[in-house]
Amino acid sequence: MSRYEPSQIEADWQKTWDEAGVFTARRDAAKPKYYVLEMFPYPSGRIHMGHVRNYTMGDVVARYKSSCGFSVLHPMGWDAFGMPAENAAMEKGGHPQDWTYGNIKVMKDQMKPLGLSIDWSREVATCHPGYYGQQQAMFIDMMEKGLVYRKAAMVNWDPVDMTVLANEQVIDGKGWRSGAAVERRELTQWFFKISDMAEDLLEALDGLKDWPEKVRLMQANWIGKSRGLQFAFETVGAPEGFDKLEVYTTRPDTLMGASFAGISPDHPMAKALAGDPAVEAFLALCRQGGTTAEALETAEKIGFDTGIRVKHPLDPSIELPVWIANFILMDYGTGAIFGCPAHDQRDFEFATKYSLPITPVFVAEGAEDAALTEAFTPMKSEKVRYIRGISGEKLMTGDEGVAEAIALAESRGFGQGVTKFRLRDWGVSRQRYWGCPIPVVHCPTCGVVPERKENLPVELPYDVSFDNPGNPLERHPTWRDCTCPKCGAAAKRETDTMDTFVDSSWYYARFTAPRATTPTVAEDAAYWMNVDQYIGGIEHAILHLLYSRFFARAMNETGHLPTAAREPFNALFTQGMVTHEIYMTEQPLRRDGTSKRDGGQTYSGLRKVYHLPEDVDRREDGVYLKADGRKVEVIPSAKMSKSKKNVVDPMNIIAEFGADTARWFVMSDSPPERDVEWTASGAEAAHKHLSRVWNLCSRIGEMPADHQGKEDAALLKATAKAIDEVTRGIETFAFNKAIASLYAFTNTLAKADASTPVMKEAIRTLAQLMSPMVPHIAESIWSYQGGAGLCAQAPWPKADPALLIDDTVTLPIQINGKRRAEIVVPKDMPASEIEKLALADEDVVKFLAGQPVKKIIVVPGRIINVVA
RNA sequence: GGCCGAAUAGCCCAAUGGUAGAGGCAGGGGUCUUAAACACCCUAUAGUGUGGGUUCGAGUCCCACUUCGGCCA
Repeated sequence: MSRYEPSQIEADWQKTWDEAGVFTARRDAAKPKYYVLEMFPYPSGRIHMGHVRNYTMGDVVARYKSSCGFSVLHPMGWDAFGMPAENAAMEKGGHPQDWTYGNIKVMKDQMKPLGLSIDWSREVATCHPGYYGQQQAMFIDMMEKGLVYRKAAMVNWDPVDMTVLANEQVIDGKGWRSGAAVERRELTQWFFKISDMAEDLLEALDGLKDWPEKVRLMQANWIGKSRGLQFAFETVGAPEGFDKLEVYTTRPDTLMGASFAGISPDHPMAKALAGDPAVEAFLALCRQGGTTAEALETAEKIGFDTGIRVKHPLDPSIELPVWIANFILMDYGTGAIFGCPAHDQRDFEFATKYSLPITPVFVAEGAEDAALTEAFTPMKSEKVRYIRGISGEKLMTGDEGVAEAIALAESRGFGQGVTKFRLRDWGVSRQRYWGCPIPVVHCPTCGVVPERKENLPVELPYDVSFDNPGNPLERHPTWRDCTCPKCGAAAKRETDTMDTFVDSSWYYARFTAPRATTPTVAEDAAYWMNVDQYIGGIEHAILHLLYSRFFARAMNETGHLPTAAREPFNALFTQGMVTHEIYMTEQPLRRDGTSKRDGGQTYSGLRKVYHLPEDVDRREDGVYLKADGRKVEVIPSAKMSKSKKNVVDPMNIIAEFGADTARWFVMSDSPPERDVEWTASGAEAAHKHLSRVWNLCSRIGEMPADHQGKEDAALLKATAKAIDEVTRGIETFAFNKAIASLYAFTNTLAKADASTPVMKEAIRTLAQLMSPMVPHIAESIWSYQGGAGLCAQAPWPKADPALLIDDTVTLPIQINGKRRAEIVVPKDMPASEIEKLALADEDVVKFLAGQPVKKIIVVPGRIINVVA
């Protein structure tokens, strides 16, 4: 066996696997199936270490399950629509489609050398008409089932570029290109009725036993079920048709602390008042700023007193002013609230600003009624003393207070208890080009009509220009022109495209039949679904996973997925990030020659300069720049990012050490759910280890066939132990522990004096156990040591249970909890015998020094504790 | 502010309530070498963030606190 040359063997084995079609997924009724999926990448341009870690984890599982006799589906695709492609087109010219397909080619070429066991014949790209056409078909099916609707909603409007902006394009309230202050504007948009399924999406979380608790919790909080009271204020002096004002509150127990009523600027009553120039001016002011919750939250709270009054439901003699307030959202609850400044921080700030009364309803247990400097907002589960409760003075929890208030409102008939969800319907309209066109037609006579399925896909036109802002689909000379699918008259296409989260909400289902002329094929979906193991980043814990869960349900209701697949991911694993140290120097800001007003001094600030890991040298006393030897400040590890330059290009690592080294490193040390720090020394260590295994394989290969060793039994035991530990490590996603066992087994094997056949058997087993992590070197060792067929297709080794149990055990003896002695006993010696032996032990007798033994605890196979 | 998670040797990390060390990095010593690098062999080091509690026995369970990270406001 020659030297370890990864570049040589890796390319060769990849070719061999390819030609043998080892990773092609096949429906096989005789085998159990296993579907392992990693979150598919956005084709940004190049792969990074995070991809390597994510896909290696999936690959370990896929290869392991395949060895265990499963028919494995392990596909890969591209989340290929989205704004970066359009931004690139606007900034550098070119076309989003060319940019995207170019990136896909580069990234695929970079992924191939990793040796992943991916069935590339199932590759999909969401920007391909073959994919998004089926998505359009499902959209139409969902329209028929009432899961899709249109309504007016707010968008970020750039008044200079005259275009809609995505939330990410609003930076500090300004348009990212024009720099103009962003306004909120109402536009009719498409929505998925995810709120209809809120209850189901929440309750089904309990069944997701193999999901991280953390993710289930985040989803539950996002769905945000709450019990509250909905009631109507009687209004005084309101415009025609507004004699009632419906409000919703989760704290009806604080009703006696109400000091005003507030309505959203988008509330119908606010709009009805807009004839008044003062109101109109205020509403215009509210429209400034973006639509994100964060933007609304951080914006200064402003209000306008309408002069309208409402009567307090519990005491009609009290009249409260009605204010229009910018912090009230139209799409939560009824768009109207009652303000209780004493127990809501936003209301408190608002009341302070506009000098409205602040009346506490309850105080902390044992506290007195005193003026507040901020809102008092204890947990609802906490007991408080009500001083102005609806039933007078009382000590009880907030939850009890709320229940009491709802009961009272219902018995008096002025309101009713209502369950509401924080989860709002999913707005999917995007006024952009590079997305899946919404397949509907606007007909002057028939209105909004879905496109006929035989006319799908509604393809994106290629000849568009990005010279002007806005949606190129609107400006295209002919694309919008069509005929009404219903009446045949001239009509116009919808120009909105779908949110890219739609594309990624069903790709897992498409992989089961990626070339079908329907979204899915019943038999394939029935065989392959669900995804048995889904792996991806925690950053998708909420939106992507929630939307996917919704979509699986919607696809079930439209007949595209079986009922068993309504919850599409059986097990979820969220992996940590790959991090790296940051290297920084500080340099004086360049002088620009101009002097400052204050005395002609030039600005003497420092500017931070970051350096790539390959541009620095690590010496004993620190880190220095290779170029000029200056000392570099080392900032603790953080997620690899281009702006901090703490990135290591996987391609460089593969070129230097090979893919197996990169794979081995990202799986070792840190538990997979935690971040792993990439270090140059760690990567070298991984490579050295693989070389050692290679050399060990050579040595064993050159052993004389008739060599007789003395440690055959011990090596057989060690082999069984390694099989057991590695198997359990992989099964439980403890890849770091599996790798630690492999290090230990390698060390044992290297030192073992065993007979040639036993040594050969051991190294073949080592190769197999390593193969999920480092498949190429494993394959080389397997073939060199005469393994049958391909290592990738060999059945997973089984440990002989008899070899896992030792004949004798060493039991430590504790006296009063401190370890004092140990004895060696046969493994099945009864406890009573062990007790006798322990008490007779020389050291024990010495330590007891004649004290009487009060109690003796024998934990079989573990420990003996003598209490004196 | 609320919720969740983490804290073990210089560093990354192991340890079903039962001998704190499996493994890796760095460090020290040695073999090989004219010498060094490589390779190989051997190896020191912590009592588990702090303070309480439960237990025969706590890194592990409970309570409080500190620091760091994540999510939500």
